[in-house]
Amino acid sequence: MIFSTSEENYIKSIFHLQQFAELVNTNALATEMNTRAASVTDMLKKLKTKKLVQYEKYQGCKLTEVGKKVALAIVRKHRLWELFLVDKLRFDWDSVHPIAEELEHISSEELVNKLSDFLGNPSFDPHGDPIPDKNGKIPLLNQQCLSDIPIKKIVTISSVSNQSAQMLEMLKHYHIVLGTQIMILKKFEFDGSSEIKVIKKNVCIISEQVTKNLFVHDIQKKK
Amino acid sequence: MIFSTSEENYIKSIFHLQQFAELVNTNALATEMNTRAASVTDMLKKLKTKKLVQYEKYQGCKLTEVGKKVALAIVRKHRLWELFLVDKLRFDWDSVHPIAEELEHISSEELVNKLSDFLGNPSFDPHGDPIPDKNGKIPLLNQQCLSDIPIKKIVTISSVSNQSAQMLEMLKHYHIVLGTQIMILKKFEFDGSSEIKVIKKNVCIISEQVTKNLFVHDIQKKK
DNA sequence: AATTAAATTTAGATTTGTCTAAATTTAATT
DNA sequence: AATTAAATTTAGACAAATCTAAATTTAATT
Repeated sequence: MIFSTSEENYIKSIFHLQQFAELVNTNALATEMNTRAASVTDMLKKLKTKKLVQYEKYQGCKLTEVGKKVALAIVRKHRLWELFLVDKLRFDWDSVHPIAEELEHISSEELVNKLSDFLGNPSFDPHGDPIPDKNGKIPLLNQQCLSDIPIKKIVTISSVSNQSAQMLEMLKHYHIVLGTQIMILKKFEFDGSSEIKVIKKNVCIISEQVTKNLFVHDIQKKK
Repeated sequence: MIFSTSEENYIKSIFHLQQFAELVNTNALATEMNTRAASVTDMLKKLKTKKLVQYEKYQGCKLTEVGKKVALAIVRKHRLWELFLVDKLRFDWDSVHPIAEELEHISSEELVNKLSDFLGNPSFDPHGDPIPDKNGKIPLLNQQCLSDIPIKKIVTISSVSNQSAQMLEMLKHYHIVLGTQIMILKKFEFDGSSEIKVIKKNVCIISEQVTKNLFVHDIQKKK
């Protein structure tokens, strides 16, 4: 079955929002997709007839099993393309998202699989996010939120949950990329901010908002 | 300026048909694009207001200078992606066209240029067609049509003008790919067909139609 | 030159995805 | 429980790209 770019974007957004709530409500989707609630309602009706979402008037929606498969296929494509752009074409990791948003809608399944082979069937993208395999299986990585890590412990950055351009730009400024090793020197009760040592490099102060969006794991990460 | 996929496809088709005639008429475009004459008329009006084509009612159309630049940019993308698919992802050269048709509409200019760098800024695609550079300049190759080549002369296949799936499949069957060296053993007056020796391999008979669509150059081709 | 045929355009309809504004339903608060 | 507020849906409109069928223009032929 083939889907329009628009349908795919809705599915992807619902998949994303389902991480935070069992049911995704119309307004949240409208905000996420930068559109109006009325448009969302229209699309949800359509996705329902295609059996991609469960949806009852006024009750919000969630993906069906089929919908989830479709979402995972799109996520897979997105992340593989991001990795390709960074590793092969030498893009900066903070600039590949919008291009991958286009590439992820190229339909050929053979293309995705050959791309994956070409990249060595990787498990994580340049932001540290896991890449679902052919069957939609997501590799696991035992990671913790930086805000839950005690001071003086060396950890490795493994993913960034808020991937806004602003956030990525800021991390870049502090020389914090995937795989970077850091240590919390001090936590300030006052505003939740933390003093961070970027191993072998600089020291910086980052806000609580940032620590909540950075995920880390113990020392060496294996891909 | 940004164009829709549909607009880009029209521009590309007009560019293609302009090789054969000064003015491209509506029906020819409709056939090429697999659509109806009425739809073509609608689009031509639109492309005219965008100054991409010159068009007068009932008189056919041709690309403006700007239109040509746009067309060359699309051709560049298409051919770079084809080369990527064949050289890097290991697709067969006769199966990449439909995928490149999708990839050519990805907009990022930076992407195209980095892709070109990654591929070593090549001048020819897997079908032997020249790849326009950043500025739309097309590399030349002094090639001749196979039907104009005398017998007993060894030449190298450099491009295929009719790239229908059927044609490509047939060439593949005879082990004729880009760079293949061949020699005409005999030409039959009766039907224009030719007996061909594929150097170091098989002998085969190909029709006049095929010889008219194969282009060759002397012995060794340099890329 | 008149007639016929072919090519092209117009007019009006359709589909997809979107929108605004009004109506309806659900949730929150007095 | 009644009222207000927030969320959601409906109704109707719009733009892009397409289509069919009818009208028009150009080209070809008698």
